[in-house]
Amino acid sequence: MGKRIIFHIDVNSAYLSWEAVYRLQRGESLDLRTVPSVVGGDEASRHGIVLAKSMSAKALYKIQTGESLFAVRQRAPNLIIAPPRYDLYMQCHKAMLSILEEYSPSIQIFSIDECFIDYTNMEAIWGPPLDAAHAIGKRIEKELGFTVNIGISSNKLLAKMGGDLKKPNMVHTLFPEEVRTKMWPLPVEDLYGVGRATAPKLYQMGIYTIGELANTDPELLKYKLKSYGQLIWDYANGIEESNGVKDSRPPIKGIGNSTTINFDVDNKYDAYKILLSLTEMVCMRLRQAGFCAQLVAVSIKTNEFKHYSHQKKFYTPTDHTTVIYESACRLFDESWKGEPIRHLGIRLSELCGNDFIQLSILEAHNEKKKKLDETIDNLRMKFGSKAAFRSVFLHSGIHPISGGVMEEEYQMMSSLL
DNA sequence: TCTGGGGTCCTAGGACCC
DNA sequence: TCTGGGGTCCTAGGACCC
Repeated sequence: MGKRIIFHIDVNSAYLSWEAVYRLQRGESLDLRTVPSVVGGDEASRHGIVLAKSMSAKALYKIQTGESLFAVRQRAPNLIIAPPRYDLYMQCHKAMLSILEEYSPSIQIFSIDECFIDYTNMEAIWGPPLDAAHAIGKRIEKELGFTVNIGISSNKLLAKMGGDLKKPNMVHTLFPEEVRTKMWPLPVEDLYGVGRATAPKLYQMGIYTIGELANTDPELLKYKLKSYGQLIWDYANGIEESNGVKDSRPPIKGIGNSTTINFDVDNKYDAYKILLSLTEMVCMRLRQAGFCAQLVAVSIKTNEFKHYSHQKKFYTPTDHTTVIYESACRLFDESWKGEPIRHLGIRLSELCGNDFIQLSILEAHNEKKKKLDETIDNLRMKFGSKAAFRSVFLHSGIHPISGGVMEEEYQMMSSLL
Protein backbone atom coordinates (compact mmCIF):
# COMPACT_ATOMS: atom_id res chain seq x y z
CA MET A 1 0.00 0.00 0.00
CA GLY A 2 1.33 3.41 -0.94
CA LYS A 3 1.59 6.42 1.26
CA ARG A 4 -1.69 7.84 2.42
CA ILE A 5 -2.63 11.47 2.15
CA ILE A 6 -4.85 12.75 4.95
CA PHE A 7 -6.38 16.21 5.27
CA HIS A 8 -7.61 17.66 8.52
CA ILE A 9 -10.15 20.45 8.07
CA ASP A 10 -10.88 22.69 11.04
CA VAL A 11 -13.20 25.72 11.05
CA ASN A 12 -11.48 28.81 12.47
CA SER A 13 -13.18 29.91 15.71
CA ALA A 14 -16.16 27.85 14.59
CA TYR A 15 -19.08 29.04 16.72
CA LEU A 16 -17.91 32.62 16.57
CA SER A 17 -17.30 32.61 12.81
CA TRP A 18 -20.66 31.03 12.17
CA GLU A 19 -22.39 33.63 14.29
CA ALA A 20 -20.46 36.38 12.49
CA VAL A 21 -21.49 35.09 9.08
CA TYR A 22 -25.09 34.75 10.22
CA ARG A 23 -25.16 38.35 11.40
CA LEU A 24 -23.58 39.65 8.20
CA GLN A 25 -26.12 37.77 6.14
CA ARG A 26 -28.86 39.39 8.16
CA GLY A 27 -27.58 42.81 7.17
CA GLU A 28 -25.43 43.75 10.12
CA SER A 29 -22.33 45.69 9.16
CA LEU A 30 -20.06 44.63 12.00
CA ASP A 31 -18.08 41.44 11.47
CA LEU A 32 -17.69 39.84 14.90
CA ARG A 33 -14.48 38.20 13.77
CA THR A 34 -12.79 41.60 13.51
CA VAL A 35 -13.44 42.71 17.10
CA PRO A 36 -13.00 41.21 20.57
CA SER A 37 -16.01 38.92 20.87
CA VAL A 38 -17.08 35.55 22.19
CA VAL A 39 -19.92 33.09 22.04
CA GLY A 40 -20.95 32.31 25.58
CA GLY A 41 -23.64 30.51 27.53
CA ASP A 42 -26.37 32.02 29.67
CA GLU A 43 -25.01 33.37 32.94
CA ALA A 44 -28.43 33.58 34.61
CA SER A 45 -28.78 29.82 34.41
CA ARG A 46 -25.15 29.32 35.44
CA HIS A 47 -23.98 28.31 31.98
CA GLY A 48 -21.78 31.36 31.66
CA ILE A 49 -18.60 30.17 30.01
CA VAL A 50 -16.78 31.04 26.78
CA LEU A 51 -17.63 28.56 24.02
CA ALA A 52 -15.64 30.31 21.29
CA LYS A 53 -13.62 33.49 20.97
CA SER A 54 -12.46 35.76 18.17
CA MET A 55 -8.75 35.97 17.40
CA SER A 56 -8.55 39.50 18.79
CA ALA A 57 -10.32 38.46 21.99
CA LYS A 58 -7.55 35.93 22.41
CA ALA A 59 -4.73 38.21 21.35
CA LEU A 60 -5.80 41.32 23.30
CA TYR A 61 -7.31 39.77 26.43
CA LYS A 62 -5.93 36.22 26.50
CA ILE A 63 -9.47 34.91 26.54
CA GLN A 64 -9.65 31.12 26.57
CA THR A 65 -12.43 28.72 25.74
CA GLY A 66 -14.02 27.48 28.96
CA GLU A 67 -13.29 30.60 31.00
CA SER A 68 -16.19 32.13 32.88
CA LEU A 69 -17.87 35.10 31.24
CA PHE A 70 -17.69 36.81 34.61
CA ALA A 71 -13.90 36.63 34.53
CA VAL A 72 -13.49 37.73 30.93
CA ARG A 73 -15.82 40.70 31.33
CA GLN A 74 -13.53 42.03 34.05
CA ARG A 75 -10.61 42.12 31.63
CA ALA A 76 -12.55 43.08 28.52
CA PRO A 77 -15.39 45.46 29.34
CA ASN A 78 -16.10 46.17 25.66
CA LEU A 79 -16.31 42.48 24.76
CA ILE A 80 -19.26 41.46 22.60
CA ILE A 81 -20.94 38.33 23.92
CA ALA A 82 -23.23 36.37 21.61
CA PRO A 83 -25.46 33.53 22.77
CA PRO A 84 -24.98 30.10 21.18
CA ARG A 85 -27.14 29.03 18.26
CA TYR A 86 -26.76 25.29 17.86
CA ASP A 87 -29.20 24.88 15.00
CA LEU A 88 -27.08 27.31 12.99
CA TYR A 89 -23.92 25.35 13.82
CA MET A 90 -25.55 22.16 12.61
CA GLN A 91 -26.47 23.80 9.30
CA CYS A 92 -22.94 25.10 8.81
CA HIS A 93 -21.50 21.69 9.70
CA LYS A 94 -23.68 19.97 7.11
CA ALA A 95 -23.00 22.58 4.45
CA MET A 96 -19.25 22.17 4.91
CA LEU A 97 -19.59 18.40 4.84
CA SER A 98 -21.41 18.47 1.52
CA ILE A 99 -18.54 20.42 -0.03
CA LEU A 100 -15.93 18.06 1.39
CA GLU A 101 -17.81 15.08 0.03
CA GLU A 102 -16.97 16.24 -3.47
CA TYR A 103 -13.27 15.90 -2.80
CA SER A 104 -13.16 12.45 -1.24
CA PRO A 105 -15.55 9.59 -0.59
CA SER A 106 -13.80 8.89 2.69
CA ILE A 107 -14.63 11.40 5.42
CA GLN A 108 -14.37 11.07 9.17
CA ILE A 109 -16.39 13.54 11.20
CA PHE A 110 -14.32 14.39 14.25
CA SER A 111 -16.56 17.01 15.80
CA ILE A 112 -19.04 19.63 14.69
CA ASP A 113 -16.23 21.72 13.20
CA GLU A 114 -13.50 19.21 12.37
CA CYS A 115 -13.20 16.49 9.73
CA PHE A 116 -10.56 14.24 8.31
CA ILE A 117 -10.67 13.30 4.66
CA ASP A 118 -8.61 10.65 2.95
CA TYR A 119 -7.16 12.21 -0.18
CA THR A 120 -5.19 9.13 -1.20
CA ASN A 121 -5.63 8.38 -4.92
CA MET A 122 -7.68 11.52 -5.47
CA GLU A 123 -4.87 13.42 -7.19
CA ALA A 124 -5.97 12.27 -10.64
CA ILE A 125 -9.20 14.20 -10.18
CA TRP A 126 -8.37 17.22 -8.02
CA GLY A 127 -4.62 17.59 -8.48
CA PRO A 128 -1.77 17.73 -5.99
CA PRO A 129 -2.78 17.79 -2.31
CA LEU A 130 -1.74 21.39 -1.71
CA ASP A 131 -3.74 22.61 -4.71
CA ALA A 132 -6.79 20.63 -3.64
CA ALA A 133 -6.57 21.91 -0.07
CA HIS A 134 -6.39 25.49 -1.24
CA ALA A 135 -9.33 24.89 -3.56
CA ILE A 136 -11.37 23.44 -0.69
CA GLY A 137 -10.54 26.36 1.57
CA LYS A 138 -11.45 28.90 -1.09
CA ARG A 139 -14.72 27.18 -1.91
CA ILE A 140 -15.81 27.04 1.70
CA GLU A 141 -14.97 30.69 2.18
CA LYS A 142 -16.70 31.77 -1.03
CA GLU A 143 -19.82 29.65 -0.67
CA LEU A 144 -20.27 29.55 3.10
CA GLY A 145 -18.53 32.71 4.26
CA PHE A 146 -16.25 31.23 6.89
CA THR A 147 -12.62 30.11 6.78
CA VAL A 148 -10.89 26.86 7.64
CA ASN A 149 -7.40 25.61 8.36
CA ILE A 150 -6.28 22.52 6.52
CA GLY A 151 -3.47 20.26 7.62
CA ILE A 152 -1.97 17.70 5.23
CA SER A 153 0.06 14.65 6.16
CA SER A 154 0.26 10.89 5.96
CA ASN A 155 -1.60 10.21 9.20
CA LYS A 156 -4.38 11.84 11.17
CA LEU A 157 -2.27 12.97 14.11
CA LEU A 158 0.14 14.92 11.91
CA ALA A 159 -2.63 16.30 9.73
CA LYS A 160 -4.32 17.63 12.83
CA MET A 161 -1.13 19.02 14.32
CA GLY A 162 -0.31 20.58 10.94
CA GLY A 163 -3.64 22.29 10.71
CA ASP A 164 -2.96 24.05 14.00
CA LEU A 165 0.38 25.51 12.95
CA LYS A 166 -0.79 29.00 12.02
CA LYS A 167 -4.30 30.38 11.80
CA PRO A 168 -6.58 31.46 10.30
CA ASN A 169 -7.40 30.52 6.72
CA MET A 170 -4.19 28.57 6.08
CA VAL A 171 -3.05 25.32 4.50
CA HIS A 172 -0.05 23.53 6.01
CA THR A 173 1.74 20.29 5.33
CA LEU A 174 3.31 18.35 8.17
CA PHE A 175 4.82 15.25 6.66
CA PRO A 176 7.06 13.03 8.81
CA GLU A 177 10.18 14.58 7.35
CA GLU A 178 8.93 18.03 8.44
CA VAL A 179 8.19 17.03 12.03
CA ARG A 180 11.64 18.00 13.26
CA THR A 181 11.50 21.54 11.91
CA LYS A 182 7.79 22.34 12.16
CA MET A 183 6.50 20.45 15.21
CA TRP A 184 9.43 19.84 17.53
CA PRO A 185 9.96 23.52 18.42
CA LEU A 186 6.36 23.85 19.69
CA PRO A 187 5.61 23.88 23.43
CA VAL A 188 4.85 20.38 24.66
CA GLU A 189 1.34 21.33 25.77
CA ASP A 190 0.46 21.97 22.11
CA LEU A 191 0.75 18.25 21.41
CA TYR A 192 -2.52 16.41 21.02
CA GLY A 193 -2.97 14.34 24.16
CA VAL A 194 -0.91 16.55 26.46
CA GLY A 195 -3.36 18.38 28.69
CA ARG A 196 -3.66 20.16 32.03
CA ALA A 197 -2.41 17.25 34.10
CA THR A 198 0.32 15.82 31.89
CA ALA A 199 2.05 19.07 30.95
CA PRO A 200 3.24 19.89 34.51
CA LYS A 201 4.53 16.34 34.91
CA LEU A 202 6.57 16.79 31.76
CA TYR A 203 7.89 20.16 32.91
CA GLN A 204 9.05 18.46 36.06
CA MET A 205 11.07 16.10 33.92
CA GLY A 206 12.62 19.08 32.14
CA ILE A 207 10.52 18.56 29.02
CA TYR A 208 9.16 21.79 27.60
CA THR A 209 8.97 21.24 23.84
CA ILE A 210 7.56 18.51 21.66
CA GLY A 211 11.10 17.89 20.42
CA GLU A 212 12.35 17.31 23.95
CA LEU A 213 9.52 14.86 24.51
CA ALA A 214 10.33 13.09 21.25
CA ASN A 215 13.94 12.65 22.35
CA THR A 216 13.22 11.42 25.86
CA ASP A 217 13.77 7.73 26.60
CA PRO A 218 10.33 6.17 26.10
CA GLU A 219 11.03 3.71 28.93
CA LEU A 220 11.36 6.63 31.32
CA LEU A 221 8.05 8.05 30.07
CA LYS A 222 6.36 4.68 30.50
CA TYR A 223 7.71 4.45 34.02
CA LYS A 224 6.33 7.87 34.92
CA LEU A 225 3.12 7.95 32.87
CA LYS A 226 2.26 4.30 32.20
CA SER A 227 0.84 3.59 28.75
CA TYR A 228 0.13 7.27 28.23
CA GLY A 229 3.88 7.90 28.23
CA GLN A 230 4.32 5.63 25.22
CA LEU A 231 1.36 7.20 23.46
CA ILE A 232 2.56 10.79 23.71
CA TRP A 233 6.13 9.75 22.87
CA ASP A 234 4.76 8.19 19.68
CA TYR A 235 2.78 11.34 18.93
CA ALA A 236 5.79 13.56 19.53
CA ASN A 237 7.61 11.45 16.97
CA GLY A 238 4.76 11.68 14.49
CA ILE A 239 3.80 8.04 14.96
CA GLU A 240 0.09 7.26 14.86
CA GLU A 241 -0.80 3.79 13.73
CA SER A 242 -4.57 3.79 14.18
CA ASN A 243 -4.27 5.26 10.70
CA GLY A 244 -7.05 5.40 8.25
CA VAL A 245 -10.00 7.68 7.86
CA LYS A 246 -13.09 5.86 8.96
CA ASP A 247 -16.17 6.88 7.04
CA SER A 248 -18.43 4.93 9.37
CA ARG A 249 -18.42 6.23 12.88
CA PRO A 250 -17.20 3.96 15.64
CA PRO A 251 -19.98 2.21 17.54
CA ILE A 252 -21.55 4.22 20.34
CA LYS A 253 -20.31 3.12 23.76
CA GLY A 254 -22.64 5.11 25.96
CA ILE A 255 -25.22 7.86 26.06
CA GLY A 256 -25.31 10.45 28.79
CA ASN A 257 -26.97 13.69 29.73
CA SER A 258 -26.12 16.07 32.50
CA THR A 259 -27.11 19.54 33.52
CA THR A 260 -26.03 22.40 35.70
CA ILE A 261 -29.08 23.34 37.72
CA ASN A 262 -29.85 27.04 38.01
CA PHE A 263 -29.98 26.76 41.79
CA ASP A 264 -28.16 24.59 44.31
CA VAL A 265 -30.24 21.52 45.11
CA ASP A 266 -30.31 20.76 48.82
CA ASN A 267 -32.94 18.04 49.11
CA LYS A 268 -33.40 14.69 47.48
CA TYR A 269 -36.88 15.41 46.15
CA ASP A 270 -35.64 18.22 43.94
CA ALA A 271 -32.74 15.99 42.95
CA TYR A 272 -35.21 13.27 41.94
CA LYS A 273 -37.03 15.73 39.68
CA ILE A 274 -33.81 16.70 37.96
CA LEU A 275 -32.91 13.04 37.61
CA LEU A 276 -36.31 12.34 36.09
CA SER A 277 -35.94 15.13 33.56
CA LEU A 278 -32.48 13.84 32.65
CA THR A 279 -33.77 10.28 32.44
CA GLU A 280 -36.50 11.38 30.04
CA MET A 281 -33.89 12.83 27.75
CA VAL A 282 -31.29 10.13 27.97
CA CYS A 283 -33.82 7.31 27.57
CA MET A 284 -35.43 8.90 24.58
CA ARG A 285 -32.02 9.17 22.94
CA LEU A 286 -31.30 5.57 23.91
CA ARG A 287 -34.50 4.33 22.28
CA GLN A 288 -34.05 6.51 19.20
CA ALA A 289 -30.60 5.01 18.77
CA GLY A 290 -32.12 1.54 19.09
CA PHE A 291 -30.31 0.46 22.25
CA CYS A 292 -30.93 -0.99 25.66
CA ALA A 293 -28.42 -0.27 28.42
CA GLN A 294 -27.07 -2.54 31.09
CA LEU A 295 -25.14 -0.02 33.14
CA VAL A 296 -26.47 3.20 34.62
CA ALA A 297 -24.31 5.79 36.33
CA VAL A 298 -25.30 8.91 38.26
CA SER A 299 -22.82 11.73 38.71
CA ILE A 300 -22.94 14.60 41.14
CA LYS A 301 -21.06 17.90 41.15
CA THR A 302 -21.30 19.89 44.36
CA ASN A 303 -21.42 23.65 44.74
CA GLU A 304 -17.72 23.42 45.52
CA PHE A 305 -17.11 21.61 42.23
CA LYS A 306 -16.32 18.32 43.91
CA HIS A 307 -17.30 15.52 41.60
CA TYR A 308 -18.24 11.93 42.25
CA SER A 309 -20.26 9.18 40.63
CA HIS A 310 -21.94 5.90 41.39
CA GLN A 311 -22.94 3.15 38.99
CA LYS A 312 -24.73 -0.15 38.92
CA LYS A 313 -25.33 -2.92 36.45
CA PHE A 314 -28.76 -4.23 35.53
CA TYR A 315 -29.29 -7.98 35.36
CA THR A 316 -31.00 -7.48 32.04
CA PRO A 317 -30.57 -4.54 29.66
CA THR A 318 -33.44 -2.08 29.57
CA ASP A 319 -34.65 1.05 27.82
CA HIS A 320 -37.59 1.81 30.09
CA THR A 321 -37.72 5.34 31.43
CA THR A 322 -39.28 4.37 34.74
CA VAL A 323 -36.90 1.48 35.38
CA ILE A 324 -33.88 3.62 34.70
CA TYR A 325 -35.30 6.53 36.68
CA GLU A 326 -35.86 4.38 39.74
CA SER A 327 -32.37 2.98 39.64
CA ALA A 328 -30.97 6.49 39.16
CA CYS A 329 -32.74 7.57 42.35
CA ARG A 330 -31.36 4.60 44.23
CA LEU A 331 -27.86 5.36 43.01
CA PHE A 332 -28.33 8.96 44.06
CA ASP A 333 -29.46 7.97 47.55
CA GLU A 334 -26.52 5.63 47.95
CA SER A 335 -23.94 8.21 46.97
CA TRP A 336 -25.10 11.71 47.92
CA LYS A 337 -23.24 12.99 50.96
CA GLY A 338 -25.61 15.89 51.54
CA GLU A 339 -23.67 18.79 50.03
CA PRO A 340 -25.50 21.41 47.96
CA ILE A 341 -25.66 20.09 44.39
CA ARG A 342 -24.79 22.17 41.36
CA HIS A 343 -24.87 19.58 38.61
CA LEU A 344 -26.38 16.15 38.05
CA GLY A 345 -25.74 13.64 35.31
CA ILE A 346 -26.93 10.25 34.10
CA ARG A 347 -24.96 8.04 31.80
CA LEU A 348 -26.07 4.77 30.22
CA SER A 349 -23.53 2.31 28.89
CA GLU A 350 -22.89 -1.34 28.11
CA LEU A 351 -25.35 -1.00 25.28
CA CYS A 352 -26.94 -3.73 23.22
CA GLY A 353 -29.52 -3.70 20.48
CA ASN A 354 -33.16 -3.38 21.55
CA ASP A 355 -34.51 -5.26 18.55
CA PHE A 356 -35.03 -8.44 20.53
CA ILE A 357 -37.38 -8.91 23.42
CA GLN A 358 -35.73 -9.84 26.68
CA LEU A 359 -37.67 -12.73 28.08
CA SER A 360 -38.64 -12.11 31.65
CA ILE A 361 -41.23 -13.06 34.19
CA LEU A 362 -42.55 -9.56 33.98
CA GLU A 363 -43.04 -9.77 30.24
CA ALA A 364 -46.57 -8.40 30.14
CA HIS A 365 -45.68 -5.60 32.49
CA ASN A 366 -42.69 -4.70 30.35
CA GLU A 367 -44.80 -4.60 27.21
CA LYS A 368 -47.02 -1.99 28.79
CA LYS A 369 -44.08 0.16 29.81
CA LYS A 370 -42.62 -0.14 26.35
CA LYS A 371 -45.85 1.02 24.76
CA LEU A 372 -46.00 3.97 27.12
CA ASP A 373 -42.43 5.03 26.35
CA GLU A 374 -43.05 4.67 22.64
CA THR A 375 -46.25 6.68 22.77
CA ILE A 376 -44.62 9.52 24.65
CA ASP A 377 -41.59 9.53 22.34
CA ASN A 378 -43.87 9.80 19.33
CA LEU A 379 -45.94 12.58 20.86
CA ARG A 380 -42.83 14.59 21.60
CA MET A 381 -41.32 14.00 18.19
CA LYS A 382 -44.51 15.14 16.52
CA PHE A 383 -45.70 17.96 18.72
CA GLY A 384 -42.60 19.01 20.60
CA SER A 385 -41.11 18.45 23.99
CA LYS A 386 -43.97 20.13 25.78
CA ALA A 387 -46.61 17.81 24.36
CA ALA A 388 -46.25 15.39 27.23
CA PHE A 389 -44.61 15.80 30.57
CA ARG A 390 -45.01 14.46 34.05
CA SER A 391 -47.19 16.30 36.51
CA VAL A 392 -44.46 16.51 39.17
CA PHE A 393 -42.90 19.23 37.08
CA LEU A 394 -45.96 21.49 37.23
CA HIS A 395 -45.01 24.65 39.14
CA SER A 396 -41.71 23.02 40.09
CA GLY A 397 -39.55 25.51 38.24
CA ILE A 398 -37.74 22.54 36.74
CA HIS A 399 -37.77 21.65 33.06
CA PRO A 400 -39.54 18.34 32.42
CA ILE A 401 -36.71 17.32 30.11
CA SER A 402 -33.16 18.45 30.49
CA GLY A 403 -29.62 17.77 29.48
CA GLY A 404 -27.78 18.36 26.29
CA VAL A 405 -27.91 21.31 24.06
CA MET A 406 -31.50 22.12 23.44
CA GLU A 407 -33.15 24.52 21.10
CA GLU A 408 -36.89 24.80 21.06
CA GLU A 409 -37.21 21.14 20.26
CA TYR A 410 -34.98 18.12 20.28
CA GLN A 411 -32.28 19.66 18.17
CA MET A 412 -29.41 18.00 19.88
CA MET A 413 -25.99 18.42 18.53
CA SER A 414 -24.72 15.06 19.59
CA SER A 415 -27.64 13.13 18.22
CA LEU A 416 -27.25 14.79 14.85
CA LEU A 417 -23.53 14.36 14.58
C1' DT B 1 -25.09 35.60 38.47
C1' DC B 2 -17.30 33.11 38.55
C1' DT B 3 -16.34 28.08 36.46
C1' DG B 4 -20.95 23.69 30.16
C1' DG B 5 -21.93 19.36 28.13
C1' DG B 6 -20.93 15.07 25.61
C1' DG B 7 -17.86 11.73 24.88
C1' DT B 8 -13.62 7.88 25.15
C1' DC B 9 -9.95 5.40 27.30
C1' DC B 10 -7.04 3.94 31.20
C1' DT B 11 -5.83 2.54 35.98
C1' DA B 12 -6.24 0.85 40.57
C1' DG B 13 -8.24 -1.77 44.13
C1' DG B 14 -11.38 -5.15 45.96
C1' DA B 15 -14.28 -9.34 45.40
C1' DC B 16 -14.43 -13.74 43.91
C1' DC B 17 -13.11 -18.07 41.72
C1' DC B 18 -9.96 -21.76 40.69
C1' DT C 1 -0.58 -24.86 60.04
C1' DC C 2 1.50 -22.39 56.53
C1' DT C 3 0.70 -19.55 52.84
C1' DG C 4 0.01 -18.35 46.70
C1' DG C 5 -1.12 -16.46 42.51
C1' DG C 6 -3.58 -15.79 38.13
C1' DG C 7 -7.74 -14.25 35.90
C1' DT C 8 -12.00 -11.75 35.56
C1' DC C 9 -15.54 -8.71 36.94
C1' DC C 10 -17.07 -4.61 39.21
C1' DT C 11 -16.58 0.09 40.72
C1' DA C 12 -14.59 4.75 41.25
C1' DG C 13 -11.96 8.17 39.55
C1' DG C 14 -8.90 10.64 36.50
C1' DA C 15 -7.16 12.07 32.06
C1' DC C 16 -7.92 13.66 27.50
C1' DC C 17 -10.62 15.49 23.46
C1' DC C 18 -14.06 18.92 21.08
